[in-house]
Amino acid sequence: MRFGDDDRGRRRDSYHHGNLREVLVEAARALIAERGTAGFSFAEVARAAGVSAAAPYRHFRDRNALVAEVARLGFERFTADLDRAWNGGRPEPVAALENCGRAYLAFARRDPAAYAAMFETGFALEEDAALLAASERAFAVLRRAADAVCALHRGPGARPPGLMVALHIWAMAHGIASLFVGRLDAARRKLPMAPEELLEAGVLIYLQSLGVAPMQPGGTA
Amino acid sequence: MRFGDDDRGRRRDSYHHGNLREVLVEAARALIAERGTAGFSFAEVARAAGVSAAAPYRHFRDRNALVAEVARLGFERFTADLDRAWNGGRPEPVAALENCGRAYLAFARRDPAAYAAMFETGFALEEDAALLAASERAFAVLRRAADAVCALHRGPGARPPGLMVALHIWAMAHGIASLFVGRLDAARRKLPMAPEELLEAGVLIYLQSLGVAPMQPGGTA
DNA sequence: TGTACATCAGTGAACGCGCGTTCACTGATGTAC
DNA sequence: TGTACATCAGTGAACGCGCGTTCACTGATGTAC
Repeated sequence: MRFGDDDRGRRRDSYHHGNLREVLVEAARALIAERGTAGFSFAEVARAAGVSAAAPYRHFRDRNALVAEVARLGFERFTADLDRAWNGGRPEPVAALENCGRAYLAFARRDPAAYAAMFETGFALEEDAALLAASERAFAVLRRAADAVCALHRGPGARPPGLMVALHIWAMAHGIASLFVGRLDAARRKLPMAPEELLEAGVLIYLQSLGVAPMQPGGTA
Repeated sequence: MRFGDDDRGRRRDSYHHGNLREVLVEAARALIAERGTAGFSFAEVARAAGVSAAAPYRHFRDRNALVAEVARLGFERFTADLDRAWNGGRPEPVAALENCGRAYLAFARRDPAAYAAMFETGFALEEDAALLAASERAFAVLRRAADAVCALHRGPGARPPGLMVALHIWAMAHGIASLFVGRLDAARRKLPMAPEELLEAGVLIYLQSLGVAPMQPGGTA
């Protein structure tokens, strides 16, 4: 590695790095993807960023704070993905909710490092207000979707509570993601069908029982 | 700590430990419960077991092998718990399946260290035949239960496939356990109801849609 | 536009520490006869 | 029952290493005037 280049060969154009914070987060993501949330040291992240071992202290209190930042940024992107998938419930709430399910699994697949940082580290959400808020924004998307879907309720029985429905769907999505879409594909359990199909089927079966089903053009199913 | 005693104050009655292997596994469980699957060193386990740092090498190749053993033993107990809860489907399959759900969450609550070792470590199940087999035995209990419940199917439509039902229920149970019954209760997300109730409701809603419901004495629901 | 100065974000050397691992060893146990 | 011997499961000293963290420092940048 030439002095003045970082680990990706980009020129470090000055003594000051300019965007070291972002580079550190990125390096941490790569290391988490490779070895898990606990599989590397603070010094190693610095090395990967092409910077001295002392430099990260200017940006993060310790390794944990760095991982928490990976998680926080993960929640931001996650929220955006879910929101885009939900798309205001268009064209139709149940279909849009299924899109959220696909987005959920897609996120776990595309960014397993962030997913692990968000859900598989032991640290308490409560201790990091920004992280907690970010995770709540993500859940809020699901909650809103569940409410809209519940509003489709027809037939006998009371309208199902949106919070409960959101929690059930979140749990199923998270269960499938963490059992079958893990960090290394090869390291995960075998499935007779794609995780996406499994989740879609599960959600449909569940919603059907609540008296909610996809609206057909001109029908209440 | 007196020489000759281990960390629990039990007398080491000879130069040879006698059951060091078990003691190491137990110490690892305690450390995992306290700090997570990655939060301690091999040397620390030895110290906790009251033994020199070299001693564990007589029993485990490395730290990973020790954690894998915690997981394997966890699966054994988990399987036994699920089997006891299922109780051959008595008195009634749906109720017995709900008991399995409660047993699932109870396990995660009572033995969070084993649960973390079983489900939250990155290592590949495929690399450890004994561990893989143990995890398959656990799933087999759920699979058997799902098959029995599916056999209750009445009404229109085809009988639901047992494998799919088992996977859905496993995913929901695992999702709820890992989101809401985590390692430290205080460190987990708030819930408006007990995880057990949430899971029970979810499973009932799901099964209802499949044309399966608890058999009443003398009725088909 | 030029200069002085405060602030920021890096460096690199230094430290003590605990870890993983190896090794020759030794005390205890089990077995053959 | 007693003795010799092989095997087993520990010890503890040693090693090199990388880590976390601190520190005085320095080069670059931004701002006041």
